[in-house]
Formats: sequence, structure tokens, C-alpha cells
Amino acid sequence: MEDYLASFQKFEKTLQNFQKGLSVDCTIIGYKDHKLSILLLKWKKVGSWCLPGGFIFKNESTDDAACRVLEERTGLTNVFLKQFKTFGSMERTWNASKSNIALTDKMLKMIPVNDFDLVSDWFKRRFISIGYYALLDIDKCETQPDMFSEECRWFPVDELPDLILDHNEIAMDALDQLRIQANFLPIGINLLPHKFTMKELRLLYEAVLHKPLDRSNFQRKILNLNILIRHEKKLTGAQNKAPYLYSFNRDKYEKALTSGIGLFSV
Amino acid sequence: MEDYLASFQKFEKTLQNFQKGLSVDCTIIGYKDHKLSILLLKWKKVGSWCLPGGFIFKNESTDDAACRVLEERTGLTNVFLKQFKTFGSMERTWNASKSNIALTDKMLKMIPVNDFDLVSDWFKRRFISIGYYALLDIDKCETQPDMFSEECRWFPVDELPDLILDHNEIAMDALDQLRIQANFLPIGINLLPHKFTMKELRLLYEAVLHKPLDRSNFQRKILNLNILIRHEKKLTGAQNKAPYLYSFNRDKYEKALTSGIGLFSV
DNA sequence: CCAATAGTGTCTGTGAGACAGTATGCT
DNA sequence: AGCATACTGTCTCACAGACACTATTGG
Repeated sequence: MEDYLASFQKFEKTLQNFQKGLSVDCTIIGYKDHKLSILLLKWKKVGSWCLPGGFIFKNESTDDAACRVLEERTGLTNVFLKQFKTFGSMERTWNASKSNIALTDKMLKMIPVNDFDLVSDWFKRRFISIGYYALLDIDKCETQPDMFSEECRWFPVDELPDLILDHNEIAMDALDQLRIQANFLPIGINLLPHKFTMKELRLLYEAVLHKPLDRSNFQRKILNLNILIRHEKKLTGAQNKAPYLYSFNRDKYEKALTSGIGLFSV
Repeated sequence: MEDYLASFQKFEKTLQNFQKGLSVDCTIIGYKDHKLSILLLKWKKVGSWCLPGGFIFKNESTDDAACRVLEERTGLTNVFLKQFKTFGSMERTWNASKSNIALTDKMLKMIPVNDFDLVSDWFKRRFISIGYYALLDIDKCETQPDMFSEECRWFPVDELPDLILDHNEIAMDALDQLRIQANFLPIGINLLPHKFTMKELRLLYEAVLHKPLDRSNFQRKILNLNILIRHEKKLTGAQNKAPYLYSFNRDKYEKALTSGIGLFSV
């Protein structure tokens, strides 16, 4: 409880260093067991779920702010993180709807600050939020809630709860963007073990694109990209032919990241 | 000169109604004579060229702010206008480079304000800018400079001068986005006369995509989209077969706008 | 007649998608 | 041998791109 009070009082002092009325929201998409999940935070006392986000220091680039949020929540750096859209409608204000008003009231009540008016004024502005999305390996994360939240949890993309404000819309937009991106850029280098089977790679693509892919056609297309190196076979103990192991040719992978590839039609 | 002073003093008074440190920049792409141009403004006294932009009222959505800027500069509403990227690096500050410092000094000197510190503080912040692009018919525009600029002029896309800050980068990003969009969404309904020939439509696409398209293949692809209605022939007086006139089937055009189409590969 | 440009048809190569056939590891 | 799954090959269809051919207008 000491920490609780201390962290808010520290936050209150740093408010003036942030850019007013502006925030970043990160749709952090995690991959595990051939499924995609999104990292959500549960607000202290209020109980509502929301996307991880943060404010932008006056002397910080928006990309750095998004990286900072991502690192604070997951411990990870150097993962795929991309700005995709900025949300700036007037419905993003505390008094745009009854539920927003109730939410803001609850939240302000729970914050133990010295200067209530200062903090209240801060949160009652319309917030314009720059949306980013990330794609990463859940097993590599050490997730941590922020000072406003009591819990963070991964939710499968098709089981998201109701989120505050327009965060459901933001998350869906992020998923759409990821799916479009997956058709032009290779994915997987940070999501799979160093050596992996073609089936593991296909399951990743199926999870991201949210549709089944033909096994043999997938293999042909991916191999034609020339970004894979084939290694020895992997004996699994199952009574079937052993699959080959592959790894990414990092050089060619990087090149494909900049020049783009064509993969699967919509 | 009265207006000049008055407009700045009015601006100074309304500063507090704007969201600090945030702006919209519009890459207004105009079509005329089978060529694309971009509308630029020339700053008073300073002489540098820049993209049209504006600040965002605290009680205004970012989309509305972009619409407002577009209408103030061109007189047009209801044209294709799309948010495409938000620019928020630290290089977007008055003191990020020598040229920026010189620019800001010049600009501040030319502004006849009462409270110099207020205005100086306003402009010396890092500005995060939400980028929009529009595509419209130059002949339908009545362009007007804003209070900071003495002139506005259309520049062919391949003859842009050096612009302030990162505006060259913004404009190039906007063109890239337009070209990508043109492959998924139909264009032309506000850029061509009601009835037009296939050649006029093709020249529009060639201007946007910045490459020649095969005459007969273009015709086949466009007709297969089923968004055109064929009308009578157009006798031009030239000694050749008269081309048919076409118009857009507005219903199907709108549907294609939402569902998307596939057109020309990169 | 010819010149110029519009409209239509044809050929080829590529690639996606469906699916059959072959190979291999284990019981 | 038989099963399960991996790998490879083939077929078809669609379409993009190149280009040839026909149609029409006016000199």
C-alpha cells in the first residue's frame, strides 16, 4: 500500500512532463499454442479492462513512448511494433457517454492525490491516442501491470471482454492491420524457436490470418520465398515420416521485411 | 495590413482553445491535365514552403480538423480525405536543427503579437502531427493561403521544393499511401466529368500509379469490375473511331469502396 | 484510299488452389 | 504389413501482360 500511494504521488509530480491530451495505446498481440491473444490491464478499483497505454513525455518521440510502454508491460524490446492509426474522435472524452462519466468518476476517486483538480483536469480532457500494435511470443514475456492496474492477463482474440472507451475498436483495427501486414511481410522470426518445422510455421500463419491454409501449397509458397534454410530431420517418435527442421535465413528475411513479399489472398 | 494584424491577434486569443503540441497536416493531391500536383503554402516573410496544416480545437475531432483545413484551403468538402500516419519524432522541434532554429526565429519575428512569450512557447514545442491526404480535382478548387502564408500554389509531385521540417517526407508517404490505396479502391468519381472516356480514366490511373498501363488490359480489368455504365459514342472530330463515353454506377462504386477491388500489381 | 485511335480477341506465363501420389518412421 | 503424417507432383482455372487484329471516323 505504501507503493500504491507513492507511485501515484510520483505520477502526479511528473504530470507536467507529459504532453497533455495525448497518449499511446498498444495492442500487444501474443502468440502461444497456435493462438493469438491480446494483453489487457484491469484497472484498480474500477475493474474495467483496457489496452496497455501511456503518456508521451514532452521530450520523447511517439515511437519511443510506445516502445517504453511495451517494455514496461512485457520486458521485451526489439520486437515487431508498428504505428497503425491515430484515434481522435470526440467520443474519447470522459463526458461523451454515461459510462465514460461513471468510469472517470470512479477512477478519479480511487487516485490518492494531493492536488485533485490538477489530476482531474488532466483526465477529463479528450485524449487523442496513437495506436500501435506488437506481435510477440507470450512465453518470452514477463508481464507487469502499470500503476493504474491491478492485473494484466492475456485474452484470446475472440474472447475479449468489453473494454473502456473505444479500445475494442482499436484492438480490432490492430488485428486487421496485422493480417494485412502478414501478407506483405514475413513473420515468425521472434515467435518460433530457432529451428522449427513447416507445420509450426503454418500454424503461426493460420493463427495470424485466422483461416486454414492448404498444407502443400503453403510449403511451396514459403519455400519459393527463399528465406528458409533446411536442416536435418526431426525424429519425433511418432509413427510417421519425420519432418525437416527449418530456420530463417536472417539476411534474406530482413530483405523481405523491407522489400515485401506476396503471400495469401484475402 | 489591418487584416494582417487583426488576424494574428485573433489567433493569439484562440490559442488557448487549441490542443497544445498537436496539429494536422494535409497532403492535398490535385489532379489536372493527367498530372498530380500537391498544394503548398509559402510562409509570409520566411519564404519557406510547407504543407497546409492547422491546429486542433480541444472540442474537435482530428478528422473534423483535417476537413476544416481542407475546406479552408480549397473550398471543397466531401472529397476523399484519409488519415494515414502520425509523425511524432523529436526532430519535429524548433531546436532539432540549425535550419529549424533559424526558421522558428524568423517566423516568431514576423508575428505581430501582444504576448510574445505565449506565442513563442506555443511554437517552440515539439509538434506531433497527424497526417492526412486528399485527392481532388484542381479545377474545382478555390485555393486560399492561411494567415501564416502569403501564397498557395500547386507543385507537380516530382517538382516539390524543399519543405520545412519533415514535410517532404510526409508528402512522399502520402503519395505512397495513395498509390497503395488506388489498387484496392476505385478512384475517379470526383476527379472526372460525369461522362468520360476510357482513355481519360486510364490517364488518371497512370497519373496516380505513376506508370504506363496497357490500353487493352486496362479496359478489360476496369470493365470486369462492373462499376461502369457505357453510354453513346463521343464524336471528337478526330479522324479515328469515336470512343464510348462511360459513367460510374454510383451504387456499385460505393460498394467497391467498402469491399475493395484488386487492380494493378506493383 | 490512308491515318489515327478505339475496341476486341488471342496467346503465353505465372501462380493459386485442389488433390493425388510417394516417402518415411514407427508399431 | 499397416498406419499416420510429411513431402512432392500434377491438374485446372484465373488472370496479368504482351500484342495482334478489327472497327470506325475523318481527311
